[in-house]
Amino acid sequence: MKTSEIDMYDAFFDYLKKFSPDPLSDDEKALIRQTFVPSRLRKRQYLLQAGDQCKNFTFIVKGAMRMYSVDDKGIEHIVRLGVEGWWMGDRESWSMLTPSIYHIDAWENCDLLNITRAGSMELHRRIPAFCEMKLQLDERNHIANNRRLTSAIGAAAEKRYTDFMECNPELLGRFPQHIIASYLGLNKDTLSRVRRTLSQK
Amino acid sequence: MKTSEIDMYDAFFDYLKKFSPDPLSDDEKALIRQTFVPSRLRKRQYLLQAGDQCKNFTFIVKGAMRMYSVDDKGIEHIVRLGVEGWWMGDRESWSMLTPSIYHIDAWENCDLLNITRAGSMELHRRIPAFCEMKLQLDERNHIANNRRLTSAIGAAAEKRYTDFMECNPELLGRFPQHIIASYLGLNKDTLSRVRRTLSQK
DNA sequence: CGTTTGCTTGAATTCTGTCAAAGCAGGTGG
DNA sequence: CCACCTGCTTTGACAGAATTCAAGCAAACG
Repeated sequence: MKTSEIDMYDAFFDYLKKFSPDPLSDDEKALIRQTFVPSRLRKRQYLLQAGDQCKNFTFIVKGAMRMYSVDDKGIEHIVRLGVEGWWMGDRESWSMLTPSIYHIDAWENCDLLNITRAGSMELHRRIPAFCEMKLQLDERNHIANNRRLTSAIGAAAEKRYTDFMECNPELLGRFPQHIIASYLGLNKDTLSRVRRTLSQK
Repeated sequence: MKTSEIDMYDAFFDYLKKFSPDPLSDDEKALIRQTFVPSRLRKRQYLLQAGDQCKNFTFIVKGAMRMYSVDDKGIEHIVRLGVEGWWMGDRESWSMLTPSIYHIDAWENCDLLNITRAGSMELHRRIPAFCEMKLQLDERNHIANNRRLTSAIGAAAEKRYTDFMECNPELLGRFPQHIIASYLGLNKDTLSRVRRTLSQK
C-alpha cells in the first residue's frame, strides 16, 4: 500500500470523528480500509457517464467534482458540485441499480475513496460511527436540498446567487462562474449581469 | 381512546409493513401508540407558523397539507405538498431546534400522527422496522428532491409541469392549479397558459 | 341569491436567454 | 521574449419567456 493511500484513509477517519465522539477501533479501521477502494482521477476524467450504473459512492479526499446532465440540445446542467470532504455519486442509480442519467467528472485532479452499495450496507451494520454519519448526512443533505429548492423555486436570479454565496462559500472560489451559473439554473451571461448590478450597490 | 384514533394507528402500522417484512410485535405497537400523538386539523388551520419551532414531524393519515414560505411581498411559495401516507414538517427546524421560516396548514381536514424529535430517536433505537422505514424514506426523499431540483433548475415551464404530472399524479387532483403553479415556481397565469398549449397538442 | 374561489385571457412590462464579438488572463511552444 | 492558444468573463443588441395587472367567467358555497 502506498503512503498516499494511507493518507486517504486517515482523511476519512478524521472526517468520521466529526460525527461520533468515540474513536474507531482497530478492527473498524481495518474494515473500512477493506471496504473503501481508493482511486485517483485527473482533471476532466469521468467518474460516471450517463447510461452506466453508478457502482460507487465516492468520498472526495481532495479535489473538486461536478455532476451534471446533458439535455437534447447538448447543454450541461450542473446538478451538484463537490470538494474535499463531500460525497459524490448518483444515489438513485447507486441504490436502485438503474442506469444513471448523469455524468460525473473531475474538475480538478482528485483523490477519492469509493464504496459500493453492498459495502455501505455492511459498514452500516457493523460500524456505529458509520451509521451515525449516514444518519446525520441524510439530515444535513435533506436540509441543504430543501434550501436550494426553496431558492430555485421562489427566488429571482439575484437572490438565488446571493443565497448561493451565503450557503456555499467553499464552492465559490473553486469553480468558474459559468459552472456556478448552471448550478443555479441561470446562464453565464445572466449571472455576469447579476454580479454587475450587485457590485454597483 | 376513541375508535377513530385506533384507526389512525392501524393506518400507520399498515404503512410500516411496506418497509419491513416481519410484523410488529405487540410491544412495538404499544410503544408506537405511546409515542405518536394523534391530532386533527380542519381545513386552513395551522400545523406550524413561521417563527415557531417545529416540534412534531407529522404523518398524514388522511387529508392534504401544504408547507410554504411567505416572501417580502406577501407572496406564498409552496415548498412541499402532502396527502395520506406522506410526512409533513420542517425537518431543519425539527432536528436543529431552530425557529422555522415555513408555514404548514391543512388544505383539507386532516387526521394526523405527530412525533417529536426525541420520540423519533427513541423509536429509531428500539424498533427495527421504524429504523428501516427511516432509511428507505431518506433514500426516496433524496431521490425525489434531486429530481425536482433537476427539473426546477434545468427545465422550462412546460417541462416542469409535465415532469410534475409524471412524478406526482397523486397530488394532481388534490390541489388547485395556483397551488401547483407555486409548487413549480411558476405563477398561476403562466401555468394556465402552459396547460392550454399542452392541450392543443 | 350574493360571495368566494379558482381558472382563463389579453396587453403591457420586466426578466432572462441567445448570439456574436471583444477583452483578459494563464499556459505553451517556438 | 513573443505569438498563439484556450478557457473564462463581460457586454450589447435582440428575441423569447415569464410576470404583472386587470377583466371576465364559471363553479362551489353558505
